[in-house]
Amino acid sequence: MRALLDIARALGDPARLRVLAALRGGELCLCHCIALLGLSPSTVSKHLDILHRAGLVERRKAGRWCYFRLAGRDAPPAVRGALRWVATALRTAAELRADRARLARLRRADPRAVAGCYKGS
Amino acid sequence: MRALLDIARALGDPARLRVLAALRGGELCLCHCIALLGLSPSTVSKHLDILHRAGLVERRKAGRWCYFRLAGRDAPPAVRGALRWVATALRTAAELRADRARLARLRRADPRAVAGCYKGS
DNA sequence: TCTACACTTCGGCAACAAGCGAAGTATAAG
DNA sequence: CTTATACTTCGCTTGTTGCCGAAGTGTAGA
Repeated sequence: MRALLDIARALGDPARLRVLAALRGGELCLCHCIALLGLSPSTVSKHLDILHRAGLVERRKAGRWCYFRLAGRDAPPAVRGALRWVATALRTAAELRADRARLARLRRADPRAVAGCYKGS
Repeated sequence: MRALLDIARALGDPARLRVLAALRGGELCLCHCIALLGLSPSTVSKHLDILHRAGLVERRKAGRWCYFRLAGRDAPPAVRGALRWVATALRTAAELRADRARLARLRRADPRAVAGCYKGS
C-alpha cells in the first residue's frame, strides 16, 4: 500500500503530470523539463525525484546531464497500471496542448542549447 | 486534468484507500466507515466527501443514514480507470487483512448497532 | 413539539508539500 | 588546477491537508 500511496501522491501535482505526459514522447533531459515547466531548477529536480522514488520514471546519468524516461516493462504492476491510467486519462487534457508545442521545439534543439535555463532566462 | 488531479489526490491517503477497498464488498454506511477506520466522525465525513467530489464514490441518503458505494458504469473513464487500477494494486496489500476481518463483522451487524461510534467508544 | 441521532461544517492546531534562492557535488573542458 | 556547467541539497516562507472537538442541520421517533 505504501507504493500505491507514493504513486498516487506523485500523480497529484500538475507539474508532475505535465512531465509524465511529455515523457510519453521519449526520454528528456532535466533541463528540458525545466524549460517546459518554467519553474526553478531546484523545484523541477525535486519533482523528478518524487516521480523517480515512486517508480514512475527511470533516470540515466550521461556526463553532467540527467535523462529521464517513463518506467518500462520491468516496472511493478502498480506502476504500469498507473502509467496506463494517466496516459489514457490525459489524452483529452486541453492544458497540455501548449506543452506539446513547446516540447516539439525543445526536442529539435540540442540539450546544450536548451540548458540556458540555469542563468538568467 | 483537473479531474485527474482530484482523483490522484483523493487516492493519496491511506484512510481513503482503505475505504475504497472496503467498498469493493458493497455499499457502506458512514458509521461503518467510522468504525472501520477508527477516526472521528468529522474526519471520516470529510474523507468520504473528498472521494465523492473526485467522483470515485456515489452517495445515497436514506433517512438519517448516508450510504456510499463505488462509482459505477456511468462514471467518466478517468474514474473507472482509477478504480480499476486501485482494485488490482490493492489486491496484495497486507495492511487490509485486518480491515477485511473487521468489515465482515460490521456487515453482519445492523447499522443501528454499528452507529454506537458517535458516543463514547 | 421535543428529543435523539446520523451526519456536516467550523475553528484551530500540527504536519506536510510546493516554491524559491543560495550553497554544495560532480563532471567536462580549458 | 581552475573554471564552467548540470544538477542536487539546504534553509526558508507560504499554502494545503489531516486531525479533533464543538457547534450546526436535518430527519425519525416519542
